[in-house]
Amino acid sequence: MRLRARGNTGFKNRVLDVVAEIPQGETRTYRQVAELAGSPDAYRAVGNIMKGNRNPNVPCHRVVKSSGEVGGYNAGGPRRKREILKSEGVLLA
DNA sequence: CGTATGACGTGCA
DNA sequence: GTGCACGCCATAC
Repeated sequence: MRLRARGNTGFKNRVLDVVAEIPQGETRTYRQVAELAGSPDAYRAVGNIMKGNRNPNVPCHRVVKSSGEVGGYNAGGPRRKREILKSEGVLLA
């Protein structure tokens, strides 16, 4: 895996895969996820995908903004996301 | 096929 | 430190 070069619509699938590989206790910025997914400038699409994504295998709550903010969350609101991160042992800004 | 939307990022006032 | 505006990519309708 990991072949699909840019241009393939597999971006979404890639983002989910990358996020699913994020170790517990660690956080990645939308920028990093987009870059690992193959499009360092598609952080916009990343957030959009996470929003529409509902996969429990994808710890989207581990994806935060580059500013250090947790960003947003769909299942419970940003407040819930922050709580989860704290529960994982993540030091929030 | 074209338009609208977005869980972002950066810059400037 | 805060607020507003623009730009970027991909998805969904």
